[in-house]
Amino acid sequence: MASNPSDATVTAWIRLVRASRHALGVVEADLKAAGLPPLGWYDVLLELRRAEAPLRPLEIEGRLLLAQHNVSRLIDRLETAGYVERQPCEEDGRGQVVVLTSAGRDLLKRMWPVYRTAIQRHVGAKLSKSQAATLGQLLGQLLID
Amino acid sequence: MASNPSDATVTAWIRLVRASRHALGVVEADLKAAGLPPLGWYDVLLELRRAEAPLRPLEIEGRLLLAQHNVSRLIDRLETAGYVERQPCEEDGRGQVVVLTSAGRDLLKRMWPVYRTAIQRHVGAKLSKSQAATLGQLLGQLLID
DNA sequence: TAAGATTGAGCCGTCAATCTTT
DNA sequence: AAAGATTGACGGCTCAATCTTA
Repeated sequence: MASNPSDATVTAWIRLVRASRHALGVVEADLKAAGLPPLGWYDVLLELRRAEAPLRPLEIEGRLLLAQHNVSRLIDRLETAGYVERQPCEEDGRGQVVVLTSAGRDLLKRMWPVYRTAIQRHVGAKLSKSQAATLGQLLGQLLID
Repeated sequence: MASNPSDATVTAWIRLVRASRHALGVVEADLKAAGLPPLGWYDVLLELRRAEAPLRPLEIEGRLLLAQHNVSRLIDRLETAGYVERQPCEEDGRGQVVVLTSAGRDLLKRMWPVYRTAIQRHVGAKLSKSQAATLGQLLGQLLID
């Protein structure tokens, strides 16, 4: 029956919710303990650096699976802190572009060692390499609609 | 090196964050579309019904991995809505017990068909039975400290 | 009319402080 | 002092409404 998940599915669901909550909690705690901003900030700055060009809020929204108004407020905070700047978009008068500042690049460099260590401690250390690959593959399937 | 996660670990981490955010978002949306309260309410009511007895806030906290103050406010909302009642704890004067009301039992019955269908649609349908079992097992490993 | 983006109001989670009982 | 639980203040997210430009 299409509407009745198997026990295995229900277990996977429950553990997805708990494991992600737990892992996000401990990684965020490690960042905070190091005096660093939350993960969401890193995500935005990393996308900007990866793009090697300014991004429109709309593009950030799509890459991070965030709602438009949340991106708007996240950029507010990043701009207030000096890690990004907003500039008018030349191609589309309605839009803007978000530019990574040098302070933003510097923050990325300071956050990565802490973030990397936290990922290894709370995820990598608990799985073999092949298990990590399998987990990534299965979670990837959940992202396909 | 202990602080350097493998590429497979980093991929698993990123997909854990995205897949859980995505799956939680769509399941919550299905509940909301059916005019039902959020998942957190279901979690608390289900623990109370499973226990077949009143639970202390402390016990709910442990089972759901929530912070104490969040449990306190979640119970506030559930009590205001009439799904649980707070009663003084006879064994420990500092504590309380949370009792499931008949309206709470009824809400569980109304939520489960919608919740079940959402889990199947957004998780079960995307994995084979053995994949679901593997995913559950791997996520379980992340919960062990 | 629709799309990109922002804003005000309200809800929920977080932090630190507090209260009561042990 | 410590544990169970709550509270006030505040930050972030969500909803609906709004503004500007296409």
